[in-house]
Amino acid sequence: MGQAKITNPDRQKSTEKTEAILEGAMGEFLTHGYAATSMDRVAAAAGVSKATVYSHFQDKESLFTGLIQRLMSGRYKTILGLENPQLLQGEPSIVLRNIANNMLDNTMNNHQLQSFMRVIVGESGRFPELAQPYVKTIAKPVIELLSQYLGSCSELKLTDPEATARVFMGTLIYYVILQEVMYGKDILPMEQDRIIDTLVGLIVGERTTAH
Amino acid sequence: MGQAKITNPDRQKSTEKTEAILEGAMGEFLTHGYAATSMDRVAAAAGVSKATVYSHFQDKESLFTGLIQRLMSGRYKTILGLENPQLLQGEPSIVLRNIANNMLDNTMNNHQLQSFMRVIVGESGRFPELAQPYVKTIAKPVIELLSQYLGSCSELKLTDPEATARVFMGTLIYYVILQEVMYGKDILPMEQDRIIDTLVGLIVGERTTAH
DNA sequence: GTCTATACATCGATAGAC
DNA sequence: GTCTATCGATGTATAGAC
Repeated sequence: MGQAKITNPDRQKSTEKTEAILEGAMGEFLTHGYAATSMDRVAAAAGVSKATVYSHFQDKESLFTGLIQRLMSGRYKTILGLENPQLLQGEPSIVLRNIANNMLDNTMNNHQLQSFMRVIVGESGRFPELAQPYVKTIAKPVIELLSQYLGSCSELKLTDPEATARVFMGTLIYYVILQEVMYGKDILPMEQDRIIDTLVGLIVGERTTAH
Repeated sequence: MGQAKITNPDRQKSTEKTEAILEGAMGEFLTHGYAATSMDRVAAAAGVSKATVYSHFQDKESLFTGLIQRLMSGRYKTILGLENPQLLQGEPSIVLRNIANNMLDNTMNNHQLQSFMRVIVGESGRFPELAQPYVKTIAKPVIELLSQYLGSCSELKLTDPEATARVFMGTLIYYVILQEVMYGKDILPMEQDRIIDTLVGLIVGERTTAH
């Protein structure tokens, strides 16, 4: 609104600081969670003073919720990678395999995303106002798109595409949680391909086809 | 070791206090997480002084880890309810449906267990020494028993019973996480029966049987 | 063993100089 | 707008009386 000068140096500086604070806050909150993160450490990580943090954000809670909402509507919104329409072309078994591989490739080696999962689940009791946007922004669009695709594959003869989409998502997310988030891959090993082969096989309805 | 008197009142008292402290600590840690829980509140919840807490437990961290390990090897060890051998009798479709219903009945209305899930996931980054016993004590036995059962059902012709057990577990756990832990049931509703029907249907290989 | 009282550090948040 | 310095509250942990 109004006559915003393009070369206003103050506004520019303020935006840079805001960005630096959010970047520093992200590192601290994702690593230590909400309660164990201090505003001193956020300020130090951002390279500014604590007073500057408070001049950009009302308090610790609004900095945290603002950051998490920003992450959800930003880099983690399309992390499961279903926005690529080219992914949905070909036989259902190929498409489902590509989607699953895409999801796991984007999550299994993404330690920052795994920290985000820890925080969003761990803080969901104290911040339901963050948990619900997670469902709305991340989980719901993926399940609905998947459900829509499965429903469009009449040759699969699925009785409940929406519930089948839940099976698909649940299998993959729980795999990431158990192997990576909970550090279970050495205790309970399972290859990525076996999960995907089995999941896709169950949905497209194949039984001991080869051999 | 040595001549422990059976009616030693001090030892008895000490055990009672220890129990009270663990009970109070459970309520606080499960509600607020590790960092947001203060030893003052633990002491108050247990009805003892803070010094008494420190005479029974070395510090906050060992109280927390001791409590969580106790919960894992105690009430949450068999929470998914597969210890009942009677559950495994009958047709595979019936057995799988019973197992799934059993799991969801034990978790969907168990708010304390849902708090435990938030804590164990949320603190897994700072306490990997708790996350791994979770996998070993809770997840692994269930997956292995399920995998063993699925492998014994030769009529199902499953190509990979172990991976199929992961699909089963993942679908149900993710359902609990999305609907209850993340408070998503109003945003993305899904009836329990639809999930179970679909999951069991995929595994036993039925397609649009009725109508 | 259990308590009250307290030591000492760190927390979130702000006042005032520049 | 950004800083240093600081406030009051609260944190973990312990000393000393009983």
